[in-house]
Amino acid sequence: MSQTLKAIRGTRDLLPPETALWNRIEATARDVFARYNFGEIRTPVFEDTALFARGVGEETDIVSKEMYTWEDGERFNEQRMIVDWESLNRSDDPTHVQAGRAHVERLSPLLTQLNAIGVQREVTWGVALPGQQLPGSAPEFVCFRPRISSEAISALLEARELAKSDPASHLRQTHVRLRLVVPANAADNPWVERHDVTIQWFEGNFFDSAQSLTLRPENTAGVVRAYIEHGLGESGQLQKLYYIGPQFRRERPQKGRYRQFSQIGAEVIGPPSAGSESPLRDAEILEMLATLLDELGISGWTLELNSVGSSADRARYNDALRAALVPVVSQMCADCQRRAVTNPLRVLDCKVPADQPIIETLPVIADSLDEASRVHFAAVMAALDAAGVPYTRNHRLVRGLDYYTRTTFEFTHGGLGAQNALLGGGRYDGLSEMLGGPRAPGIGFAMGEDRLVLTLLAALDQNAATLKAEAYIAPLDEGLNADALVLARELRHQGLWIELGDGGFRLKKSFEAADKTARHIIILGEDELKSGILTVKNFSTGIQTKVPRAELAVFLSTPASE
RNA sequence: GCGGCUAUAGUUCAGUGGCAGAACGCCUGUCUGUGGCACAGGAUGUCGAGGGUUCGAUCCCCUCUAGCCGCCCCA
Repeated sequence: MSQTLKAIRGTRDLLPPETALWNRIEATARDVFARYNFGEIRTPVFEDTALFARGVGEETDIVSKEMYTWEDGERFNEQRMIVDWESLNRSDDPTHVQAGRAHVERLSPLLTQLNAIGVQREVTWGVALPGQQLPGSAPEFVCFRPRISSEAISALLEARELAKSDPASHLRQTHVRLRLVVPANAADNPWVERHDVTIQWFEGNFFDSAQSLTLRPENTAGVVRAYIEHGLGESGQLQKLYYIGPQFRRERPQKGRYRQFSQIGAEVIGPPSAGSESPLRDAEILEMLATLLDELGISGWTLELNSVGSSADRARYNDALRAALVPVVSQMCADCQRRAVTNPLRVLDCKVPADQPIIETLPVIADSLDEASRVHFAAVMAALDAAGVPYTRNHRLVRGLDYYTRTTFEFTHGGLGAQNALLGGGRYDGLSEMLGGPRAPGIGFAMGEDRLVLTLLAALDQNAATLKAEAYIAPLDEGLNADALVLARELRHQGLWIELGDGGFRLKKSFEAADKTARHIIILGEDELKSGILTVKNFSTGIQTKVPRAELAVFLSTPASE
């Protein structure tokens, strides 16, 4: 069991019958998008890391700690191996992982130092190769030489030589990992903070990278990149694009939150002359989303709406907020005190009940909007009112990504726990320019498909099991198997959904299997084969009928037969 | 990344420091071309992985891994 491979953390398999629900959701989304004249775009699942750093924002959590990034096209570089081993020496806080690169020749002094502080007994280390395992650690590494110092160094040097001499070797990806396990009772050990175990990783990389690549953590940046790259703005037309596909973020998994997750999203983007900046576009998207959720069968959604204005507005608001927080922040929770310094906007998200009255007294961003943003937002709301799309203004709705401007929104649904947002989005008037493209205002959203499925499953509760084949063909003897296949072929060519049994089964077993997977059972014995009159039994009515072979397809697909 | 809870049959879960349990599901028979019901029988597990304590560990201790919940943040 310990040897079997499993889906890695935060990823999962989607199996029938749940996949049917996924397909239904996607089909409904495609149908709605088509009616609103959106076309599908498929962008690569990985892009240049710089795209996300610039587009999503260097300072966001997504970019700073949640991306799957790797160095592509690495080359061996001896110089680069000599880096930063000193960071271990000046470690003030031993509980933090030391992210550094080790020169292989320096591992020996490192070990000496570790011996000096009394951890030699527990040091395990070695060269790790992709696809192999270091005991009790990251699954992709193996420990060649546990608990042996000089031999481990030899192994490292050997691996380095191999990598140099064979550029195609998988050793090109060799990393050195050193794992230190400090005994729990080493109270006076400077590496131990608690009476517990501290683990430190020391990682070295033999290679220079030609390019840094990242699995997409969201799709808007990729869509805008494609818009720029293909000069879609040159058409002068508004681009209305939707996508459905996997995204990747390295977060702690929870229900409705996975490391590979699927988003359904859409973007409206184009030159201002095409009307891309019009509040009508905002309203159209929101009205479309209301339609989509309704058609998906989501009831009880809430649309929360806000405007964060231009980036200048937001900066002004940030200052106002910071100023307003100064006199009151000391009465707030610890998180808020931290946020007040690092990211005042996040104070608005605080869920601590005691803080709510204070938050209510803080300035709202609506008061910091310039005239243009104010007019824009009013027009969006007027259009929604006219269309009868219900919404609530939420002054605290401030989206996390850097590129949002003006309209921001979120559709939420109860019953998702802490992950109550079904979808979120907003306007990003400056994103194209941030990525070096032409001026191309846009607005878009992304819907968490995994959460949508959860919501729908909770609503459906059962009954996804109505998906059954039209008929199950039960040959009565193994000698009739070939004839059964011929019959199945006939019916399937006529468009029927057919399951094929096996003549090796006893009839009782055929019935049991058939009842689980199909609405009818067709019995194929010698008599039926000779006469061309088949025995068909309907499971819901229990009625058994003799049907001529030529009429089978009609009989099976006629509702009256049920 | 932090904190809490959890991990036992295909599934949902009981349970005990001394040979591993139930329900459902699965298989077989009663029933040689008629299921759903009933009855009788049967199979299934490295008790998540590794180490420790012990004469003996699925149970106690440590570590790792994974899931769930909360935080951070977000879809």
